[in-house]
Amino acid sequence: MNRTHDSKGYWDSNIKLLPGISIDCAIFGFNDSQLKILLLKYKNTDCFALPGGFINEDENLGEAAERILTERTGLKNIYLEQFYAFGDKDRRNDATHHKLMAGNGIELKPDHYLLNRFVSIGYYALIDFSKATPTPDQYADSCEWYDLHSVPALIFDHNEILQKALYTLRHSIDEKLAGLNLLPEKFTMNEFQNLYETILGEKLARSNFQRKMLSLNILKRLDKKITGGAHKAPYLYSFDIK
Amino acid sequence: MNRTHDSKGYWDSNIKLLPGISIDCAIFGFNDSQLKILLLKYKNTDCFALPGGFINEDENLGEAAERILTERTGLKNIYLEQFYAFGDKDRRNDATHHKLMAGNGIELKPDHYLLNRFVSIGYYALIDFSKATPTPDQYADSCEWYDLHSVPALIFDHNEILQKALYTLRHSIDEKLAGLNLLPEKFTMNEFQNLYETILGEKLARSNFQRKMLSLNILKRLDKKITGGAHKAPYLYSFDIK
DNA sequence: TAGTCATTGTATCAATTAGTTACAATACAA
DNA sequence: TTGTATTGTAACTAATTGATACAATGACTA
Repeated sequence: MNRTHDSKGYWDSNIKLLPGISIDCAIFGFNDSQLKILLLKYKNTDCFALPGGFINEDENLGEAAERILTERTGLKNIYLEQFYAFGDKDRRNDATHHKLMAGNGIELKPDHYLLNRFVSIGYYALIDFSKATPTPDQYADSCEWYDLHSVPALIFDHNEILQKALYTLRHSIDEKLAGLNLLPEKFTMNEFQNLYETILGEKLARSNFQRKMLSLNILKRLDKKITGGAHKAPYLYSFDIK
Repeated sequence: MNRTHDSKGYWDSNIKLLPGISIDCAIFGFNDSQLKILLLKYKNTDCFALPGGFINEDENLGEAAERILTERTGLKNIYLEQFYAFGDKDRRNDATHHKLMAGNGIELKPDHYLLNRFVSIGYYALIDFSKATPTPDQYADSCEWYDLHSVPALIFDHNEILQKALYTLRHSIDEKLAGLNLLPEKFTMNEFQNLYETILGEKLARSNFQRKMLSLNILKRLDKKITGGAHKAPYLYSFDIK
């Protein structure tokens, strides 16, 4: 299947899209004590946005979210979780749409599909940004990770969507068992703690973190780390979940 | 504003509805150790459903939810909370729609608005069912409370929507401070505990519940209850929240 | 090669929270 | 007046969390 739409005639093609419903994805990336968010920058504009798109007539919402993420960023097999529907009547505006498409050489007619009111369903995910290299689609000239502490102004209500996604991520970190796919096969307790601290945006007491995690019986302790950084070599752990 | 739509010509009128998006409300009712759910029964059918409806072009999602609840059940000023968007492509079916409308003497043409695919945004609320008397709209011949333990089969995916709403309600009981509008002005600790037990569907230890609630500093203790049930008269409490 | 020192694993103690049991006070029923 | 079920609270225990201490480690340096 094509990663991007075949031509600029896409919007007028006979692929049927659900009217008035869109999906926006907040993809968080973790690595090395950094938490980032994946943003598209639309071609020939200064407009940043969460990767989003529209739903085909013959796919479920969740399927659409996966496809949209792949089409717009190249990322595949990412587990997405729905978190909220954004439906304020003035959450989008025509001027921005014209700007976005003009940058791509497309002029929108007044009755264009895009210019209708849309309710957007938000999905989020958390992945290792060092293992995933996103690539922009035909509408964007970049698709890159941005530090959460320096997120640029986003189009429409995307900053609000991002904040709600971040809130949901932080409050579901335990039950979602962050780390399963974010840490290397074998990792140290320190790396594990870094992950938590980075997501939560706060320091945790080392001793208590270790005790807590070991008490959950989700970790298998391996042999000592041989390769030396400075100082005492820590144990390596891997996940051990029934 | 009219509580119900003016005529059967509504669907063809010039009131503009958002295409493909609906709202369904799971209204939980509490009183006297009972937890119920509000259901509509469509006229001249055996079809039960959560009260739901469609969104006007000029209203926000949340506003639409409020209006829809009022139009379909007569209930006003209910605080609604969004909880999930249901978007499986086959979640509805044409046969049921024809049955629902036939019961109201309406024949749906094949291209009717209702027969399109819809994504439904779920909202829930929890109120005192003894203080709220719902009334059916023109499409329903009853709008009544059903015990959660004996919910009939509902149309489409409404049973699934109800289950997800119940799950959300139970997991947000503490932060939502259940009881604010569910208990009388003055209430006993026992009544308060009953509320919790009924919502959670499990027994709680009396002593611990009392200690926990008093430690939250949200209750003001009043004088003794004079009117006697049997045995020791309990204190009365009221909420005291800054 | 011995000493330094930051990091790691774990123990300890205090503080908080939760679960269990007990009991005196109450107020109606008989 | 006595019996009894309920209520408010205390007492005790167990479990969880927070804070601090310390010995073990192992690369580094001097």
